Amino acid sequence: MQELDAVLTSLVHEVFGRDEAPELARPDEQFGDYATNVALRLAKPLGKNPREVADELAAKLRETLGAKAKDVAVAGPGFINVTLSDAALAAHAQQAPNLKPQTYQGQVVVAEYSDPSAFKVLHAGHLYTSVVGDAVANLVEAAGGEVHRVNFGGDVGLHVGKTMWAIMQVLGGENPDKLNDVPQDRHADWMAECYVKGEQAYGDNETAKAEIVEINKRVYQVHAENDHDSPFARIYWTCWKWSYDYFDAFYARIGSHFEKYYPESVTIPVGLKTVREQLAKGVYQESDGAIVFKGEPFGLHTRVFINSQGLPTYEAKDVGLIMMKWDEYHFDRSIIITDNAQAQYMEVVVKSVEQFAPELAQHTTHLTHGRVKLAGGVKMSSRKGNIVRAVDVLAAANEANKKAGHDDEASALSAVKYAFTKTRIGSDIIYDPEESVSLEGNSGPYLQYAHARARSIINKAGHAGGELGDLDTNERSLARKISEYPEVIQRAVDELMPHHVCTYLYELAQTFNRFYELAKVVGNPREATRLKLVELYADVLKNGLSLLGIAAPEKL
RNA sequence: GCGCCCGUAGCUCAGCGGAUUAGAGUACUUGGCUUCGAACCAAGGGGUCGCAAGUUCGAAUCUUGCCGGGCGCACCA
Repeated sequence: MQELDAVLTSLVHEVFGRDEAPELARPDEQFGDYATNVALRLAKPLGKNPREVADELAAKLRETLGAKAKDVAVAGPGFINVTLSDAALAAHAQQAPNLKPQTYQGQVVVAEYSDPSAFKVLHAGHLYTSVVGDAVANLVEAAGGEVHRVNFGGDVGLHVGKTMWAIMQVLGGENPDKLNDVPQDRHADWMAECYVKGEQAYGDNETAKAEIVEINKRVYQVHAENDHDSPFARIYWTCWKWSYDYFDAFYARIGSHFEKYYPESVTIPVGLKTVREQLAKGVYQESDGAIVFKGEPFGLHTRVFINSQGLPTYEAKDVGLIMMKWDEYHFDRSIIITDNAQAQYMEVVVKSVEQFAPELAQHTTHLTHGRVKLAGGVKMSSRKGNIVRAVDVLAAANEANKKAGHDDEASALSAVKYAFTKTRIGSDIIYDPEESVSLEGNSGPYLQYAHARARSIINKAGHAGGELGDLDTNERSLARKISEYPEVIQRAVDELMPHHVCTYLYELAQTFNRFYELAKVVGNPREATRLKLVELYADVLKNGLSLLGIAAPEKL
């Protein structure tokens, strides 16, 4: 709570002459609404007994807060527990659903995530990173940021060479017209199968490998020469289009919206130019015919940015991307979300950029997450490349949902989104389809149900709730929990960690259920107050879920 | 070998700029619907917070060292 925070800060300054930022915590309900341990922190530098410090501060706090506090108590080794008056708590709760952090107010933020490779299949990780990325972007947006959601991806590179090689095997050479034989609804799968063939050939067959390397170079040439007419280029661009159509369809399906794609082919010229310029200035260096950045002086490792054939690696493409994002948005913050396998790689890239454009590097945040594993394992098909595809995860969710008697993709998708966002970003997650669609326990569908149930009470009442005033014990518990919402969002924004929202929403629902269990709303002598609480509760649920990209229908 | 991340209840996870009694979900046991949507609620069992030291009045949380797992370390993305 901002007000309490400010009061405490100034009291600490006034009474003890120290500029200590007091931390306000939400303690166990029995201890009060807020707790702070400043006294314990202050005791040592002041050379005083923590209880004494706490007593002194508590007395001042009591005096300052006046009627706003019902109780200011010192407990344990020197905690100060504050219990707000009902009126103060009520006021706080009433503005909770719409109170938003201002952290990114007036700032331009570029959020880059998902990053699929053209000519390849979307796997489970793309689904995960898209869901998490959306949630992070939503948080920043809620905190006032002007968010631009962008998507990077490899439409050139060895993987394209592999797919193109296999495509031409299947077409019997450079026969773009034969692509017409591939049915529209098979485009994506057909290319995925080609990639697997190319990948296998690259590993097993020296001749094929040499051909793929050659094809890879030709793809770069197609871009360099802006070739759209040669048979080879026509195959490439047709399949390129198929890939991006496939991505668009997928994002539409999961409700992700990107402002733009940055295919690597467009970042390459900028990347090459930048790296070469900075090679001249000594940021990058030549080594064995390649152009590298030596990370060792910074405690990092060396990476190749332009290989000895003169082709840009992922590193140079990423440098180009960073420069382009800066040119186009002049961002205050650039957030890049990827698998954590890229953590150290990205450190090197950003460190290299920091050498010639420190402000870009300083305004870049790399958020990394783990991998998705399916609970109980999945049957993998080598024909499909030994990976769990994004559609496989959605299919598993849909299947589990059907088994539970709910046959609609929207609810299955909500289940997946919640399951993906409810754990802290960083570690691998284990996705259990059945648990995710379950209406019991900490799941997306459960919260949707909780919301619908609250709306149903509101509908039954047929009128709006009144203003909150005095509160009985259960009402107070619910109001207290509702009042936490802005603090939770603030924390989620500060840490860029959407799981805090999930944890909170579930706790809130539990608090509500206790409230709901103990006394009726409609027809209760305290109906006006209770109904208002139901409204606030439903609004918080709806707003919180929307941050996670999950809809809150009125009815299920 | 070096570097990064991770190890909390049977399982899945919160808690981690130290602090009031380590929490949820799930699974298991029990009780509660003629009552606003019981998809819920109440109660119970279940934890050497990987191990060991250190810092501290106080450590799941900070430091160091082990052990275990994941990932990364030059021309892939």
